[in-house]
Amino acid sequence: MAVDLNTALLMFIAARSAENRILAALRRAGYDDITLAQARVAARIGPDGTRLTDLAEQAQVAKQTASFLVDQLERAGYVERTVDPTDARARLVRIARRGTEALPVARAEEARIEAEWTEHLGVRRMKQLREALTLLREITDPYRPTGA
Amino acid sequence: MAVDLNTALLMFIAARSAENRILAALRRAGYDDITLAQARVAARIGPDGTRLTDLAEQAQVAKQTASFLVDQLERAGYVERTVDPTDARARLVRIARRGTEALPVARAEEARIEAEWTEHLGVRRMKQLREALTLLREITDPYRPTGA
DNA sequence: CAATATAGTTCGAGAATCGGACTATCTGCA
DNA sequence: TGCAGATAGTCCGATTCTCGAACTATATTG
Repeated sequence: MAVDLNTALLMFIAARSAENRILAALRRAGYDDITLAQARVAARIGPDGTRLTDLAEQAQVAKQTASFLVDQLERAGYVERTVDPTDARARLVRIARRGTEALPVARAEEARIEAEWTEHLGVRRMKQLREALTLLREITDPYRPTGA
Repeated sequence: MAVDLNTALLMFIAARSAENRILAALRRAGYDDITLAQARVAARIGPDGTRLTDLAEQAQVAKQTASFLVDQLERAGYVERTVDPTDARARLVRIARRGTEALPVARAEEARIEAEWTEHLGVRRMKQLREALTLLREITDPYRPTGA
């Protein structure tokens, strides 16, 4: 109902705009078999692979949901499951061939968005924005890797 | 895969944290029959009621989805559909009894979140943050009511 | 080595989402 | 005025997303 929007909603609007644009860019480039939910999980995969449980935690979905989405991504060739040498129970989800190909497209759109935002806000304000958001992460990101 | 997170993702993290907290506060207060998707739609209802199409647009879901969610909200007593005196095709979705009761709970949690954020960032940075986000809305919010 | 915890999966159900087609109403223009 | 096209909303059907619960396999801890 708010006329003057709260800060979180303002963030949501901008974040979703970016999300939509990246997804649209992927689709334009032919990666049209990926969904938003899948992309949200895929975006959390680290360069050396990430455990399913960690993906679920970071994407804030249940393990089963993450598993389901990784299934889709795997079938489409974006990711693969590999063994985790440090724990036989665990498996590492890694970016596979098709994911590697799609990545630059997403990255490029990301860069374009950041550039446009910087253009609109000015370098100084953009820097302040990132600074504030990064600081805010300390109290809003339950996952936030501590150093490591 | 990003190690250094992009701006949009930083926003997403903070925004979702707020969303989760507000929903949790509602549940604690006994409003445990509302879902996230429903709340996102409900949060867009203006003081004088809002058309379904507008809700759909703002929440970025299809009309059918908005309709479906409003159905749930209506059945639970949070909102009601009333006629739009200016257009017989349209109906205004308004906050109903239960919605009116729940609203202060959500608002209070919202205020608490903003206060905590301000505490963490400092007044100055928080103000800069809101300023940047508001400005950003000009290029990221396709809906953005122009003045009116 | 037994007890407990953790990683991941499977099963089943419910929630959310959309494309397409449809009715009712409104608007613009000949 | 009256009709063609746009718009508000709904219904139907299919797909995707989501989670709770229960389960297997491996790790950890005392």
